[in-house]
Amino acid sequence: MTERPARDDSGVLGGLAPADVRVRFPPSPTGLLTVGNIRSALFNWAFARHYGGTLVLRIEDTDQARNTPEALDYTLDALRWLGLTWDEGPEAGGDHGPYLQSERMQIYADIVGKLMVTGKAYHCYCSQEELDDRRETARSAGQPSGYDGHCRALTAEQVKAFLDEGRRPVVRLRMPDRPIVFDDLVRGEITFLPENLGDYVLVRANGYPLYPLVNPVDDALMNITHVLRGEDLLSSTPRQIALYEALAEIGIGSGRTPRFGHLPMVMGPEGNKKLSKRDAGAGLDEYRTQGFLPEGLLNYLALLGWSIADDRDVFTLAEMIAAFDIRKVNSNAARFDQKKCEAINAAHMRMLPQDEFAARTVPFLVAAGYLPAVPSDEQLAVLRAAVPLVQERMDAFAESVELLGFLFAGDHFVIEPDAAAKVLAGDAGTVLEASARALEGVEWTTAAIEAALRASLVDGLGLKPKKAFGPVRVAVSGRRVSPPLFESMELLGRETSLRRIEQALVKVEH
RNA sequence: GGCCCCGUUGUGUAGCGGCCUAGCACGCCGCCCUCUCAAGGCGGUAGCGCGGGUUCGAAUCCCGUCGGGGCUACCA
Repeated sequence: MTERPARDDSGVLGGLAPADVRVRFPPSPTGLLTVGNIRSALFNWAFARHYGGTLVLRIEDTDQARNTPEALDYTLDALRWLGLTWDEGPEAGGDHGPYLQSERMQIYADIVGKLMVTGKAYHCYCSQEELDDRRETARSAGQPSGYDGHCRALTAEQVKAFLDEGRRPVVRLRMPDRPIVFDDLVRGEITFLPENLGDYVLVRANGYPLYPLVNPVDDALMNITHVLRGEDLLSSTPRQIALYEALAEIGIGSGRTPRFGHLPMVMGPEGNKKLSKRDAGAGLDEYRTQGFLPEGLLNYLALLGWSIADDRDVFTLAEMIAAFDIRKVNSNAARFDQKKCEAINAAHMRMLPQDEFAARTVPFLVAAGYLPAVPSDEQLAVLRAAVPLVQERMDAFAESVELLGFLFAGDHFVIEPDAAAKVLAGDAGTVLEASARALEGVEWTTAAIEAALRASLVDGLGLKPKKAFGPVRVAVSGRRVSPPLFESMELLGRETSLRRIEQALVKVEH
């Protein structure tokens, strides 16, 4: 580890001991984690680990319609796969639970009651139509279109009249009549004027608490010190700060408003819009099925808004933890680049110990039917011997099927039609015949195989190496692109190699 | 429309007033290496949105402008 100058973290910690740092990752379990979500989780995780603080996982499942138990399992599984460990939350426990918002309904109800009693919040009886009308009017007049405070001071008679009409009220927070200013850890000081901050809804007419209520309430109750989240939540920050302050005034939570840091948006690869679940490459699952390394994906994601040094972009998570500095996070939106993501992942694959690399290929070869669920020692030996041949030829582990499958294909070996058409044509028969003859009785080692084939095909037939070895490659591996040929043949064994050459010969001659 | 954020090569970034005739990585192009494909090596392509200031000096500071993005729900 290189030595780095001591840094001054007082601007970030604000008098807090590093170990007192508490951050959270609050996914809504919808059954999909996007790379944008993961980038947020990663930065929170790195921030917590850097300071030796606590990462809280809180499940924001107040929207009944969108959440299922399976989705929760999916989310936890995804985070485990990524290695983004949490210190408090589902399965981890902690003193600030429950960590599922659906289990905290009574807490929210109690707090809303207190906000009402103290006048921090009030009932609003406006109908959707009335709201829409006034919003449109304000909008077309070029005025701020937030809630206009219509029901801030209803008389008992007015309330009764609304109730008699059958109206059910929502609960709104009374926003303060002064600017809300905060010092964003990524962007610096940001100011919102009161005329742009309408009283917003905390609780629906049907009694369900909303995100703008539960998120800050839980942050306060869980003693969150730093909130690192996407820039899409930047404009809701003043409202949350107003709620924190209201809570503090009625003695709920630590009384300290957390510091905010708004991370740059991750934009989709196609357009320049916020990455959507529907964008290709947006969901974590794609990377898992392609066989990305969690540390490779995470490394790439870290680059979306942060850099470890001016001349390096491949690093380990341990290095990231040591170097992570929220103040060095860039504030401009970043576009997701699939190619670079693969390149970074490939770099991590090359750094893997050979045994681990081999082990990582197994599930893919099993799924493709090339290996049994429990591979034999012999198969594993072949696999391990093949690793040095393919480790720097893959961007993700799913490619191990194409690259290594032929070693385990046995009787199911087939030659790719396109390769057969392009390479096993013309005078390929001559080449294969000569190859078969040249290999008779040759010691079955890479060097001897190569020497024999070179002597026969290159020196003997006068062929260019590419022309000479192409047909043999296709015959033996079934593909035009393969691991190095002679090494592959040694691994495949004399018998299988020769048999495949003979079979290809038959094929060519027909 | 309103509010907020952002603006360095195609993409991600370094840069925090002179070290910048702007560095690195991915991509792309070429060459080398070479049994294919990679990896590796070498070289190339391409950028400070624009206009004003401030300053001896600006990618770096200020203002304006243009452009992009986000939010604008009784979703999260």
